[in-house]
Amino acid sequence: MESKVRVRFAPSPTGPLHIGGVRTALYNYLFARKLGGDFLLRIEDTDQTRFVEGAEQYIIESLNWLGITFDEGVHVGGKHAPYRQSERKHLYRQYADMLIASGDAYYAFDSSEKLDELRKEAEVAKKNFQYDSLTRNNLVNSLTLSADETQAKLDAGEPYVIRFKIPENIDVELDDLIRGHVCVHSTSLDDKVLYKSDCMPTYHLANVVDDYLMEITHVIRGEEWLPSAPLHVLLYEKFGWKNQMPQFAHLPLLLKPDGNGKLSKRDGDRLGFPVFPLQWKDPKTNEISSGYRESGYFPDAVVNILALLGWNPGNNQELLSMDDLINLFSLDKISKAGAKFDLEKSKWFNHQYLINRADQDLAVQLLPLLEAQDIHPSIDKLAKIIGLVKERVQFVKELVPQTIYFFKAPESYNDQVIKKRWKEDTPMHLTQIATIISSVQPFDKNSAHDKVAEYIQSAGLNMGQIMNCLRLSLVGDAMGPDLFEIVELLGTDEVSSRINTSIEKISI
RNA sequence: GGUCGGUUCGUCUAGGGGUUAGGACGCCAGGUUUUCAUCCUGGUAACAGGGGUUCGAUUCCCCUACCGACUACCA
Repeated sequence: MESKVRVRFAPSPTGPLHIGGVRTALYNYLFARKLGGDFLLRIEDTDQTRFVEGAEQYIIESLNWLGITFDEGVHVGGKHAPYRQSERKHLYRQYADMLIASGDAYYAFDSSEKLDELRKEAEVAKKNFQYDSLTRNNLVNSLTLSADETQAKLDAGEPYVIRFKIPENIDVELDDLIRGHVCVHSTSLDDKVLYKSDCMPTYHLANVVDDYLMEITHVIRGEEWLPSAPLHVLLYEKFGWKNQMPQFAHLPLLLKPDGNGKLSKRDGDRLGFPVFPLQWKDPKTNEISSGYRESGYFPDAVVNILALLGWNPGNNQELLSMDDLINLFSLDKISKAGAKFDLEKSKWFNHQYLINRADQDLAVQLLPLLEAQDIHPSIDKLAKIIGLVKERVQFVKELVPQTIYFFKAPESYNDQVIKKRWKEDTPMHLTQIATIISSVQPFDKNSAHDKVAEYIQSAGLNMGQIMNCLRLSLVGDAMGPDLFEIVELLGTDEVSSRINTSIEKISI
């Protein structure tokens, strides 16, 4: 029987998760849900020097906001707990020792300073220093030292690392679910550190060990890991886990929209759009980076946008709910080339999600923004107004200027419109129209419209001319929904009052 | 520099030995609307270059160019 699919998202808590990481999490999630598998959240905090306070919580909150849920993980527990690598520290040493015992790893005593020096020298000579089969024989390690010498150093408490001994002269092959067959010759690989002098594993050891112990079947991660994938394949082999080795899928990168390189956390707000799901305040510098949530994006819109950056459903459908995505997801529809984020299109997506949201929901979100301006409408009335105007905005916050004139008379009038439409006899006609509107009892927007139109015609006026002036009086600008909808919501008294005010204030 | 990966409209992408190379966003034009927005119609715009293979290449192969990732006791 084919074993159950198990995938993981394994971020480092070194800061806020950026949208590239979010997309990796999303693809893992979709893959797991599609195949009825398990999805795990594992925190890879083996580098104590890069630990950032609050980052783990941020990651969990972000994914939670987006509706990406886990079956096991640091925040929900599970049969493979703990899910934080720092809490699994005691597990890793025995695996490093296994490799030493089999001759596939060795102790290395060279100081970081010494290695840096060698790297610099190589750089000057326009070469690349690598700790590998060529250089390890000239360095201080258990391969060049006698067993007694090595033991003496160990006993004396000298700092050391454990390095993987890359086999010489072989082809390392892997079949990536996205890239296809990839082959690397082992001489281009270096003897990576597996176990650090601070008694913590490096990514390579911890990742492979944990994926094995947690019975991970598919490793879906960013393309930046492709170069170290051969090392991981070798590790599975040397541990004797070849048959349990997960399948790899290396995702294309998310690129900076303005040119070169992969999108990074450092890009912050430089590009005019958030790179983080949630706003992030750096605990050290107090610097604030904007987030999609705070910028007014809907979580399902963000999921939709990200899902389509590097994947397509196989048809022309672009508006996809999480359920749609789960249904349609498959790894073979993932593209190989990196994708640039498109700000304009992401706004369009948000607009689509906004107009499909219920007016009541939008009213609840808009209410606090209006209350901040001392406007306190009922949710029902607000919802009705939103129904009239929502298709003209992309974000909830943009609804403020689109709805505020229903509650507050304009304080200024658009000069351009005045110049274009306001004539000497306009005040007289508007006064007449105010009277006509008031005379419609009980008020009915259709008959009000008919009567006003009748007046305009009989006075020999141009419809657009005078209606725009009326709009200017009521709204302050040449925008907004049907004028008689506005009149109905304002009430005839308010309409008369606004007309009078505009006549007083506008002079030509 | 080395290793690996990539390259279809400005952007996200579909396609794949014979297509008018399709869609979406954006942009432009027209229509609708008393205005703005929406909406509708139309338009703009792409197979990186050179060699093969083939009757035929954007599609397969090779080379070049360009882009990117990696090259830490970071992940």
